[in-house]
Amino acid sequence: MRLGVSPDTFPPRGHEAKRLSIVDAAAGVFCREGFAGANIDLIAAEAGVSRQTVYNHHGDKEKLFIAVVRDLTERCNAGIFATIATFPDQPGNIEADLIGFAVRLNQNCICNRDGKFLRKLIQTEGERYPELFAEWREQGPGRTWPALAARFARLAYGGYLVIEDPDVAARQFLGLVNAELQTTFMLGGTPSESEVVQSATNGVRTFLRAFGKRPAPAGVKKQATLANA
Amino acid sequence: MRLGVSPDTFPPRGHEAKRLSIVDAAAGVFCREGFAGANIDLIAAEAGVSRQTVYNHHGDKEKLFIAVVRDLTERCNAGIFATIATFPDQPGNIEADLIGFAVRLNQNCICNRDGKFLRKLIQTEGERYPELFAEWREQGPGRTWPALAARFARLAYGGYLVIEDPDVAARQFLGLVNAELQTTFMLGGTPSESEVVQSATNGVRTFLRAFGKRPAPAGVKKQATLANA
DNA sequence: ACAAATTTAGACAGCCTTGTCCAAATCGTC
DNA sequence: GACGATTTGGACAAGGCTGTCTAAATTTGT
Repeated sequence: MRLGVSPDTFPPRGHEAKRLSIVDAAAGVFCREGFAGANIDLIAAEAGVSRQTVYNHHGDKEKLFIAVVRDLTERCNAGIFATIATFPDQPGNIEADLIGFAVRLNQNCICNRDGKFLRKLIQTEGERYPELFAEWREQGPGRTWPALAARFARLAYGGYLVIEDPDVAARQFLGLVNAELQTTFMLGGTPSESEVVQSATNGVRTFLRAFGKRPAPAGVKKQATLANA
Repeated sequence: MRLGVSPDTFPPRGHEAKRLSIVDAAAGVFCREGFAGANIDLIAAEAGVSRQTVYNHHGDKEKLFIAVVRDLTERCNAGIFATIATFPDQPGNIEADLIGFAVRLNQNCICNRDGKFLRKLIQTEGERYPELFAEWREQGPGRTWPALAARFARLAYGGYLVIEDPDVAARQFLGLVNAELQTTFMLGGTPSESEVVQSATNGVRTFLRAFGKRPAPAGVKKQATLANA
């Protein structure tokens, strides 16, 4: 829709550019101050436009807020699907490949600007706009989680993992690779890259202890290969 | 301090009662509306007192907010420690016992009113009061996570689990048993009891696949006992 | 029942915010 | 260079909120 083809009856190119910069600035201010605390003058200033222009483009504060959430949802979803497309379907080294995937997911979708903002807006104002966030839920987790589960199912079918319920496994994968980042997320912080890698590494190792095929067929002491840390 | 002994020079009994009802009402309003959107008149109305009484007790809006967060932190911490005290140190049936513990933790500390409110306030306003929430971090996760890790270490020492790093295991335990509740939490909802049990059951099963001692000493097909769901 | 402390209701000033209006300035295009 | 659309800045009304003040009503302890 946004990336559609040449709407030739388009107003000046700067028009759309301003719309974008307003939505961007608004996202930041809504996140920092909350809906009630967000100040249109401040949004206009941060967007580098006049207050009147904000009203020209978006009508009122509530419509602007809705535009912000829709924009973020759209961008985040695109990012998540692009990242899921890099899922290792035929891993050479399943541990390393899953860790790489988890790190990409975190860095490109969860810890980046859009991801942080969308998450915070959902947490903060989710109850105020039930239908808007129901829409997010359908378009977001409702579509991305099954997509991820399908990838894990394929990995199981290929003999790389032993999984009964791919949906549960997918959710637990996310829970595990983010287990060490919860406190940072809570406070709105951005984990350092090494924290992300650390959490992903620990998470994937545990995930594979639960769902991975045992490397040694039989006889060998089972935990010995892992427990020598 | 609050639970100290007999402050005999205490004003009327209703004084402290009113203070409590104000803080309680304020917690609800701050959560629903955010700090900026919270209305002192509304808080007073919900607390069943006059606006002036709110100011008499707490000075101004910011002090009231701080009192709310401190109160919630204190109560939640108490609840978490009380629940950790029920950790199964010598489990008869480790799966059932850990599931029970996870359910208690969720119901008594995370899904209850105080837990929901504290979580939302931290997410919403954490960046606005760095020192206040740093305090929460020290008193909360900083104390409860190690306490939980110590219990898991004891379980490993007792031969019930195989764990290298108890801190990591504790965080992953929490991540796993809450894996299926994330979306609900995001939107501020309260999961039903069956959802909590379901998530805890799946989480504990996976946790034990990763860290549990294999039930059959040797020879038997390893996943067979678990994979027949 | 009395005295002290607390609570209440209402009014009030000061401030901030939203959303509108308008004339002048600017921009993009032909 | 000229024209039309867009943007700008400033003024403006209407409304909401915080925090203070006061005198009257109520509660509490003795």
